[in-house]
Amino acid sequence: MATDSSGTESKPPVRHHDNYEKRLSLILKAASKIIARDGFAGASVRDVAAKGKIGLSGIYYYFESKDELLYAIQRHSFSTLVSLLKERLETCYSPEDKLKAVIDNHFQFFVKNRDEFRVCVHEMESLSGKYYKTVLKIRQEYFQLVRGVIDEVLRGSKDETDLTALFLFGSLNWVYMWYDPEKNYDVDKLSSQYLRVLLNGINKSQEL
Amino acid sequence: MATDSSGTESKPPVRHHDNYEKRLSLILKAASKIIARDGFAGASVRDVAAKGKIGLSGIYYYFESKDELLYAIQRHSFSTLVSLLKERLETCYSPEDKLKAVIDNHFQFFVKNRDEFRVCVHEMESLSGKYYKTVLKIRQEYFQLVRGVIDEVLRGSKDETDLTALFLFGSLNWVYMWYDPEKNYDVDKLSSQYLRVLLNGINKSQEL
DNA sequence: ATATTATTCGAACGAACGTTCGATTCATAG
DNA sequence: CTATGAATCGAACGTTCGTTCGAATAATAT
Repeated sequence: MATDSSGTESKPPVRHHDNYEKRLSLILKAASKIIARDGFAGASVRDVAAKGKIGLSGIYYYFESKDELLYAIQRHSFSTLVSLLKERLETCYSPEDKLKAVIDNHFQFFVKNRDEFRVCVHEMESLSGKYYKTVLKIRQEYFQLVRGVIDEVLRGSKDETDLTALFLFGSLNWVYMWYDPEKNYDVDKLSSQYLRVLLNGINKSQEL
Repeated sequence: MATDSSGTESKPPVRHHDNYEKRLSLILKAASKIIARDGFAGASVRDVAAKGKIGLSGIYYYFESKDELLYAIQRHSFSTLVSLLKERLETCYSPEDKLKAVIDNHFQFFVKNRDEFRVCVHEMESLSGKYYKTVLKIRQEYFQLVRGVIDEVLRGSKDETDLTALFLFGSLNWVYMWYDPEKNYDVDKLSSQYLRVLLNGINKSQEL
């Protein structure tokens, strides 16, 4: 990750032009859109290039392969998700508040980054090798974070905490299959309702 | 779908050999395995053919295209899921019993048809046109069936019922991402626990 | 046994894919 | 202004893809 660490060979330092970063994130945005629409295997680098207003071979100046493109999207998105959650959790005290922060954070990230979210959830297993392992680590960090919060609320057995966490992730991640931005859901209301169901079950949902 | 209905041209009646059906379902089984592993876009007809112990072109004697292969898997699986649920619901009386039947049925179908389940959930949007519409109808029938049951339990607003149904589907469908057959979960226990969480929430899960 | 037709196969097609490469353009440093 | 290297491009490579087709095989009916 370091731009210039000593290897066996001294590499010439790379001085990027001013809009290198903008181009890069433009390509990432385009790739997210295309991959979200066609799936990773179904998406073509040519389509990504077209959407990103760059030539086909231009992509390979910024990324060494199609795989690295997916890797970059997932790594960046998951890292952001973890960072945002950590920040939020610091200002929470009760276990229930933390759980609400988890749900809020997840939903909000989804709403603000629909394509990236979809690519992260739907293409979890499209990577392999080094790329897969690196992303898996971040995903696991996120899972453990959420698992810890659930454990605080639940204080049950390990198995129960695990299962509850998996149920939670299921509901949260499934959202991209039915959420319609046209209908303009209130995200706060969405996560509040979900928190209530999770805490009190649907039998009590009439109250309040 | 009819083998011999009057069209503009009279078609010669097709008399299949004895193991036509067995071959067909063997190919479907093979296709489910390959598509579950590689995704629909990533799966090659050649791999399906190899897994199904048939030549590449042999596939096209049974199916007219790769799309129809996916269509056949989804149509058959969703139809089965709906039929099984309908059967079960007939022997249930209380709303809670019905809800348990829904969850049980879904989990059990998953455990007994892992590849097909995955293909149904993960490749929902890989079809288009006529194929997509037909499968969508069955899916919607299933959704309405489940929605009705939830409504009986919940007796809340339309929005609340819809959201709860979507949460439910999320958790249920996500299972293929974490279920490990080696660990030999007790499916009954799984669905019981899920029913309890759904009904009473995690705050009460200590009891019982 | 022979005719019929359901079934299988090998070989090939054009299209689309990911990736590479040398030339070219552009921005920046001196 | 000139030189340097970052950035872009067009064209092509070799592979793999879904699908087709005519010939070969296997099963059934007469």
